[in-house]
Amino acid sequence: MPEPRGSNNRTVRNANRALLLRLLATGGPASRATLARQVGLTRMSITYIVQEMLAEGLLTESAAPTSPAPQGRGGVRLALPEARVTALGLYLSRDAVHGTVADIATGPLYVQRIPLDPDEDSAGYSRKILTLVADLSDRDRALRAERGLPADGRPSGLGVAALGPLDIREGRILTPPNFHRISDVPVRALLERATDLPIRIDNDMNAAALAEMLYGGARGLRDFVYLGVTNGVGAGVVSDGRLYEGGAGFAGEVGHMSIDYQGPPCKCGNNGCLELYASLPFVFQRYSGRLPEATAEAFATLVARAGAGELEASHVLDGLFQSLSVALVNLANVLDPDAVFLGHEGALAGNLLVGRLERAVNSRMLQSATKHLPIRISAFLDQAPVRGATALVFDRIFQGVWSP
Amino acid sequence: MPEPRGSNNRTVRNANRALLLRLLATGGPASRATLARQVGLTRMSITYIVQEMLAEGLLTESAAPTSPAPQGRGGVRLALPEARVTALGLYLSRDAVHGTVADIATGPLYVQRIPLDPDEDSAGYSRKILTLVADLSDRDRALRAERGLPADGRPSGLGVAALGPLDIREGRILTPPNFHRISDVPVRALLERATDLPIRIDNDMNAAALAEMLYGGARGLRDFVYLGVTNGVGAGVVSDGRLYEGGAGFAGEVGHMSIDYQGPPCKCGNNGCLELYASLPFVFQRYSGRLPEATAEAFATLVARAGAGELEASHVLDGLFQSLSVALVNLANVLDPDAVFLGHEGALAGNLLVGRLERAVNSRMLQSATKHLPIRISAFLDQAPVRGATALVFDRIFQGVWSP
DNA sequence: GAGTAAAGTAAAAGGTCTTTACAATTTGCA
DNA sequence: TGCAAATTGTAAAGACCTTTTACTTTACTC
Repeated sequence: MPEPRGSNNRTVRNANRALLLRLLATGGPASRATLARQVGLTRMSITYIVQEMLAEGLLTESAAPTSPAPQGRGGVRLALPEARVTALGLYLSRDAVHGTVADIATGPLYVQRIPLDPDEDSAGYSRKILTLVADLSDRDRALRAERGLPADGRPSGLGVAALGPLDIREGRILTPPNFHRISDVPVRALLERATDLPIRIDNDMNAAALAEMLYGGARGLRDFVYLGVTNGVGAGVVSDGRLYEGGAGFAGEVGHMSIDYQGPPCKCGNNGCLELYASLPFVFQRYSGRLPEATAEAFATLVARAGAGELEASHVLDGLFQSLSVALVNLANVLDPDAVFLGHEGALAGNLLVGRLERAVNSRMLQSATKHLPIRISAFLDQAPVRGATALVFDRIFQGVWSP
Repeated sequence: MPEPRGSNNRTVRNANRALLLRLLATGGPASRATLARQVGLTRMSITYIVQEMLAEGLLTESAAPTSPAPQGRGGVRLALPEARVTALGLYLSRDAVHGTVADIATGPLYVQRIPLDPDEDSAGYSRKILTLVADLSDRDRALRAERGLPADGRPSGLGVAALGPLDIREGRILTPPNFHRISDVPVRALLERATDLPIRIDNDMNAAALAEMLYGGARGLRDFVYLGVTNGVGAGVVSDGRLYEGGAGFAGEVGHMSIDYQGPPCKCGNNGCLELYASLPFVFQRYSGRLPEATAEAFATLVARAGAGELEASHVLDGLFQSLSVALVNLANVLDPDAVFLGHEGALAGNLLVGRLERAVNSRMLQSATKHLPIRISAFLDQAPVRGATALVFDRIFQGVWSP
């Protein structure tokens, strides 16, 4: 029995503080009494905890009443001061390094992106990562200063959402397919030398799922799947309110789920992988209409053309629809989510395709008789992985593992 | 935010007691000092908790030294008195109702099974369930009396492992395929009228996975998959030491994962489902050699014949091997387990087949370069679901949700 | 304005773990 | 044999959180 540890008083206060932080960050300002009801503690306990957090500058009180008080005194509004708790985020995609400074409640305060050169190599890639992190640190300092916050404040951590496959334990990007000349980048080691913030690295699908869970359309849901369609296809799975991580942090590689065991060989060693049918490169390869590159804009254009009635575009999207629905039925049968969110560039597929997907999946999945599985577009559209990078940090805070 | 609740003192003691119970039940007797080290509390805290549990008769002290003490005083051996904490278990399979009374530490103390008639209907089925539960209650009382335990003792709960599909919330068996004339049995309602024990109903795959995790070959593992091959194919998934339940408790229906999207239609509405290739009925249907029925014994015979060199038997098992390996690669890519346990009747497939499976899966899965995925036979062979029924109860106790 | 409801707090209490210190037990070695 | 060292279990006091009970303050309604 390696893991389970006993609890004590510190465990308790820590967990309760984290819970309060989460309620205020994702649910907006609230009064002590409201919080007490929401977490199931007494008003008095909340008073004590809030007192402590106020002293740390983690909370502000404003006399303004909270909300339509039906009767009675009306509570004191407790809120998180903006830029007091922040996170730095990096999204390492296949064409750029994206950076964010985000507030725990209000979200991104600063975004920046450094595109990769067509022939970028690992060294240049590393350089760009470090440059961006330095920039983010500076901006974080500036953002605090602008608001008159103490100069010794720092971000709570650095979250890195990286395109897979990656070794989560080591924090190393392995060998992304079609990824220029970049491979085997030891991201964690690199960043640990550059900063002393706590670092969490995960793949872009898991990160995006967390963003959706904490700040997006999955708030309040405890079991759902985020499906990202981009250069490949991947999933982030949330079960019972927690990210499904798998043994080695490799879970969710839906792109290499075989949907035809006699299908064409995939370079992963398997046959008929979903990625051979449903990734963006595949879609564009099937499309002869002129489009510059496999970008988000290009995909949006393709969708628009199909919507306008262009036959070939419709055809190509049909193929995407077919294979995605097979994969989603499989996922629904194995994982039994309460909702599916379509994200990454795939979020630009539009309501038409998503509606068809929802109907197809619901008619073919095993539980069709007893439940309806909603399929929706990510609240952040194709920006979910960017939001996800900082969500990796906030999730740690809400779990009480990292301190705000 | 519906779920998260704040913690208080009661939460703490309760969690720590449950942890101790788990250590002693699954790890055997231990001294206070050993327990303290294992859970990370001080010796003094353990002394207090143990004092409380001794007073309740939940623990016994025996002066005998615990283990090879390299130096020093040598601890007092703390153990769980047999039959003090028990669970009743029902495994509802397609050919019988299996019942167990099990001790939290030593396992089954009594097992009984009532076979179904070939033309059994829902009413007869219900009757047999009730008869068996009454028998189990009596035996539990007798087992306590034999050991001189207080007469007011009762089992901690009743666990039901039922063949799916079933509605976990309602505790109702829906319409098992090929299941004689039985359908839509409201098991929970039935049992709630018959007993006032806490009841937990889950499908047989999840139950078996819990047995494997707590008492079987997966002890110490936090992420693994139990794959049951029987009339259908299903999986129980354990992630981060907890059972993956899915939104509606429907997860793990691997049998209806499509492995060929253009394959033959399945009655679930999908095409090319795994169950059409890898379930026992399929295996026997392909086999012309005379075998009486699709039972565990018949499958063992088939495996023996293949081992003895019979060509047709080998061929048939080959087909099973092929489709299982496709499914397992998919599962490995999506769920990233640290091990797979093969159970239900499939556990009788023998080391030969499992060895081949392990090699095939490890060569084709995405993470093949960075990790090795062991595939093993369930520690309980085809008895895992029976053990699972009571494991459903013990798991609740170890989580601190039910009291022992 | 009285009545009612709700929010926030003060003081004391209750429960659980930890700290510090010590006695008891066992081994190893001089 | 005797003593030091290691380890176990416990006692007493203390630290930390939450709860309980009761009270004050604020706001709405009739």
